[in-house]
Amino acid sequence: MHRTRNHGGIQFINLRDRYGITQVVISDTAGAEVQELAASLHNEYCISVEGVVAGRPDEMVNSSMDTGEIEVEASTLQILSTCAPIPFQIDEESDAKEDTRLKYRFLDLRSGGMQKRIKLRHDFIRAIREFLSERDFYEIETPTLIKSTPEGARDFLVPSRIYPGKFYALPQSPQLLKQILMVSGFDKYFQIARCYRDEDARGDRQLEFTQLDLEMSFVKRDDVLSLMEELFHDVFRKTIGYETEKTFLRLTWEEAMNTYGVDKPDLRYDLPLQDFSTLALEGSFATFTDAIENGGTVKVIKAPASESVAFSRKFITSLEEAAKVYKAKGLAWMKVNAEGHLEGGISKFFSHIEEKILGFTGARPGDMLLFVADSWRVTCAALGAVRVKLAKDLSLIDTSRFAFCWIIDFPLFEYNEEESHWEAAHHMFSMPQDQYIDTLEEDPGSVKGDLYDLVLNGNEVASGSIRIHDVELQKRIFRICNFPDDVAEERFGFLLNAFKYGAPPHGGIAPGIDRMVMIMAGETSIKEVIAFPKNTAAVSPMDDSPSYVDQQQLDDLHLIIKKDEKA
RNA sequence: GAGGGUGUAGCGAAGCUGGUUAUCGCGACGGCCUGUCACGCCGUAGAUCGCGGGUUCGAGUCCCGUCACUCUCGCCA
Repeated sequence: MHRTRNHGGIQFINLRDRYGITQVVISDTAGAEVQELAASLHNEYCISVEGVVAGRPDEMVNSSMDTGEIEVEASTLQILSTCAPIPFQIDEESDAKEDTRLKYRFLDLRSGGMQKRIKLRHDFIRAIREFLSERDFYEIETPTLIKSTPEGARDFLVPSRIYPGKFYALPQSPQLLKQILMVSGFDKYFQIARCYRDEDARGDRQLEFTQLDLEMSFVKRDDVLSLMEELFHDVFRKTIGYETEKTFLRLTWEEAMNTYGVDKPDLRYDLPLQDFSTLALEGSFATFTDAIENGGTVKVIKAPASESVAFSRKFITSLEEAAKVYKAKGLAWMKVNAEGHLEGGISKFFSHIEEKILGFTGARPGDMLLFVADSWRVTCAALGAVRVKLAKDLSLIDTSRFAFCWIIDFPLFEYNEEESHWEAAHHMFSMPQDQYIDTLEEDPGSVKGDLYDLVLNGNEVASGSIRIHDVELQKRIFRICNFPDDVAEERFGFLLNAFKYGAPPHGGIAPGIDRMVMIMAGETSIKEVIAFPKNTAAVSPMDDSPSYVDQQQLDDLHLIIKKDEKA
C-alpha cells in the first residue's frame, strides 16, 4: 500500500506494485467490515484487494497518473502483512542520506526510481545477451575461485580449508580464462562477469562490479571496435530508444591528452586545449619560458563569455583549485575586454603579440584565456580538469547526448618510479603494435600497444586489446615488467603452457555494465544502479559485512588473526 | 595514506556576530471529514544538537580531538 486518503465515508488507497500505482476506492458498497479494516491501514502494508475495475467519473479522472482513468471498487480487503514504522518515505526518489538508504535497502529499492533503474539494468543485459547470441557468441561461465595472479589490483583472497596456507583469489576479471577459452576453440565468447578488486571505492567504482567480458579469435582491432559500435547502437535503441552514432569517433591517446587533457574526454562539449608553447616563448613571462626550457609545455584553454557566470577573481580561483588537484602550481589568465584587447592577469607580458594570441585562440570580447605551464603530463591533466569544471559551471554540457568515442594507441608500458621498473599500463597480455615488436626492450616507454578504451560522456566504460598469443613474445613482456622467466612460469605457467598448443590470434574487450547503466540512467554514482552496493568504506550497511567469524571457522582455515596495532 | 564537505526528533532541513523554553516541513499517534489523488482540518508526542574534552557567567553556535558518512587525489590494467 503506497498511500491512503480517508475521507470518513469514503477512502482511497493507492496500491503500488512493480508495474505502477492503481487507486482503490472503499465506499459504502464494500460493507462496514471492509471499511473498518481499511481505516486501520498504514503505508507499506502488504494487502490483497478484490473488486471491480471501473472507469472513474469524468471529473475524477487524474490525467497525471498512468492509471488515472480507472479505479478498483473494492469488495474484499485482506491484510497480508503489516509494516513497522518506516525510517524514510518511499517516493519516486528518496531524499534520505545514502547511508540510511543502504541500511534499509529493501525499502529504498521500492522507490520508483530504483525500480526503474534495476529494470533498465535488466533490459540492458538482456539486450546484450540477445545481440551476442544472435551473432554466434557462447556465454561461458568461468570460476570465481582462481589462482592469484599479479595483475595490478589487490586480489581478494579465499583461504583453502584443505590446503593449509594456500589461497584462491577472486578474479579481477576473467582475463586469462577467456584467453584460454580462445585456445580451446570457442572463438566467440562472452560473459556477464562479476569482477573483484580490493581497492578503495569511489562514486564510479565498487570493489565488486560487473563487466560484459568478451573475446574473439582471428580478429583485428577494428573487428572488435565495429562489433561494439553495432552492439551499443542496437542496445541503446532497444533499452532507452536512443540512436547512437553508427561509428564512434577515434582519437589516439596522444590526441586525447593534448586536446582534452584526459584519456577519457567528454565530447558532449568542445573546449579544446591548445599548445601555447611557441607563443609563450615570444612573451616575457618567466614562468612560461622556464617551464619550456625545463622540457615542459604551456597550454591554453578559452573560456567562452557567459551571460550567467562572471569571470570574477573568485571564479578564477575556483578553477585554479581544480588545476592544483592535479599538481599544477598555478593557473594564469587573461581576459579579452569589450574593445577586443587583452587585459588583466598576465596580459602585460604579451601585449606585443596580442594579435597573434587572439588569432591563435579565436578569443573574442568577453572570453577568458586560462594557462598552465608545467611538465606535459601535469599541464594536460590540470588544464583538462579546468576544462571539465568550465563545462559544468558555464552549463556547456548537452545532457541529452550520449557521446561515445574510442581512445586508441595507448602506451603499452609506464615506468613505476617507486619500484624502479616498467609495468604494463593496461595489462601484460596486450599486443605491442607491429612496428615496435623487434625493439621492445630498447625504449619501452615509447611502445604503443594494440589497446583501446571506449569512452562515454567522459567516463571510461570499456577497455580492451588484441592479445599476445605467442609464448616468446609473452615472455619478453613479462621480463620487461620485472617478471623473470622462473617467476612468470610460477605465476602464469598455465597460460604460457596453453599458448604452446596452437593458440589462435585473439582479442577482446570488457565494457563495465554498472557504469554504462549509470550513465544511461543519468546518474553519477554506480550505487544507483546496483541493488545491494557497498559504501565508500567497503561496508554493506544493510547486512553489516564484512564481519567477524567464529574461531572454529578460522581454525578450519588455518588462520590466526594478528591483533591490530591500534587495538 | 592525504584533502574538502556533511553530521540538529523516524526522515529532510533552519538556527545570523555565543544569550530565555532549539524552529519548520514530512512522517508517527489521537480525533473529524462521502470523490481524494502530496487530500484537508483540529490536537498530541517525539532532540542527551554524532561522540569526548576545552574556552566562557553562558556553547547547537567558538577551539582541540575523535567517529561516521560523502566527494576528490593517491590507488584501481
